[in-house]
Amino acid sequence: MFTLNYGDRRPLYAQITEKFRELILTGAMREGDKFPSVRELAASLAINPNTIQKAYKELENAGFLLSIPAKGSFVAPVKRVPDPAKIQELLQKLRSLARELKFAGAEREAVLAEIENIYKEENKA
Amino acid sequence: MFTLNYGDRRPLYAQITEKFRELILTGAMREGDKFPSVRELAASLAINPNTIQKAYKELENAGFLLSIPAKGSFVAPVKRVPDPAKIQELLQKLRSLARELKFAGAEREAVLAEIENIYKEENKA
Amino acid sequence: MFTLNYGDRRPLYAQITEKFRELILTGAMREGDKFPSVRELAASLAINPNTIQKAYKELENAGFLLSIPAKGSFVAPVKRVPDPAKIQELLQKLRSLARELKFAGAEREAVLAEIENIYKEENKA
Amino acid sequence: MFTLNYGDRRPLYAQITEKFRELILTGAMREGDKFPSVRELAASLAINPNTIQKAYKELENAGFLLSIPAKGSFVAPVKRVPDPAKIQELLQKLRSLARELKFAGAEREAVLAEIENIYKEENKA
DNA sequence: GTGGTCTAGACCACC
DNA sequence: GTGGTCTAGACCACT
Repeated sequence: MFTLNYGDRRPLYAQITEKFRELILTGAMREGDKFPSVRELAASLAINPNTIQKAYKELENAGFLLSIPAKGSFVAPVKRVPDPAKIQELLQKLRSLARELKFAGAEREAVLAEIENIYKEENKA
Repeated sequence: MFTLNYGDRRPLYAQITEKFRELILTGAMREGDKFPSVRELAASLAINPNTIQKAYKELENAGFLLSIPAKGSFVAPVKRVPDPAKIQELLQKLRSLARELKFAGAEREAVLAEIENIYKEENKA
Repeated sequence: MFTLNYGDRRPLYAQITEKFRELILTGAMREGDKFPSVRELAASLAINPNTIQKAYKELENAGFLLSIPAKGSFVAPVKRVPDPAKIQELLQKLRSLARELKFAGAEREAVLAEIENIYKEENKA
Repeated sequence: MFTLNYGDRRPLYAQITEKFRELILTGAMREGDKFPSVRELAASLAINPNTIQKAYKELENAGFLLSIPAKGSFVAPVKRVPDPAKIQELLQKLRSLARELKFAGAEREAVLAEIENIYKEENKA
């Protein structure tokens, strides 16, 4: 399904959380889709099931995952609420990132194109 | 000079490293400028000098700082080599961030404008 | 595993860094091999764990070590990129060293033979 | 005459010592040649005369410099005594350096050529 | 006074 | 048990 990056500083569960977040945000997983079972995913990533459990718990808290006992875990209905405070925080990160890109030698046009692409993505059926 | 955020999950030395990185990338500090001395900054931030030392060492490894024992620490001459691998890594982060922004409800134009602004910044005298 | 030289003017952590660097460059340690744990090596060398930490951090920055919290430290996948600037720097050192050897009375053939030997070394399985 | 490298980890006096050592070993300075005066060199390098003093003292101890009060400092007669122990030590360094060169991607032939060049150098009148 | 090294010891998150 | 962070405090070499 995806692979873990051990070079990444972040804990494994955080990486897993983020991967699913992305799958949902990009529309690859949609409302009602089933998450892989904890044991299944643990086996496939060759890590401890506890770690998956923790990731799923986080996703549930963040409102992306809906756990139905004896059934499994499913993608929760997305509720897209504009959040100005969050936007400001993200824009701050964006500025840092843009400066890093500029420093690393990335072309202005290439960077802008990436943004355009994201906004062109359809993530609803 | 700046303040530490103890709520932040990142280590103190990483916060310090990042602050100086930004000061340099934004052009607020330039080649040859003197960093505060290890002890001075430690006192001003009310933390242990070793922590500053660690931050400075990281900056030095990253090529932003040149430390001269018995003299002080200075902004190193920048050698800006386009680094395709680094750019790809950063673009990956950019895509994630852009999706988050889109999800949080940020306007496409606002996001693009931020990028434009960064690329308009002058970091030369 | 190896011993420290307290007479040496270089810091302990630098000696440790260098030892591992050599083990890797000579092929004695290979990609994926496990480094001794921080505490273990500290005990075995009778020094403070922090010093080992520092050495490992340097190796990690240099791309030789990959440390995975709660797992251990491993020889990182080697990415061998020819680096002209580095080569020039090393050749400069080589010239100095060769002059010293000549001055000390080393035979030209003996010196050349050492180089040949290194280039004959296999560091692949 | 030469320039100091503040990026170099070694103390300034050690760099100065080494520079003169090289000038003598390469034959650029020969027996009886006069060293620049302490104050003169200090001014030209923009550093403290004490630092030059220390460097000269080291050169004197190593037998490269002969200080004649009220006259100045001169290149001492070189006494080239083959020193097997020293040679072994240097060869050890040579091996490390050769491995680094190999790793950095230097060609075997280029490395050998450097050695040949040194041995072709004339350093006596 | 400057950067740098090292120790001892505590504490944390992760697996 | 693993790596990682931080403190407190000592000591060193260099300028």
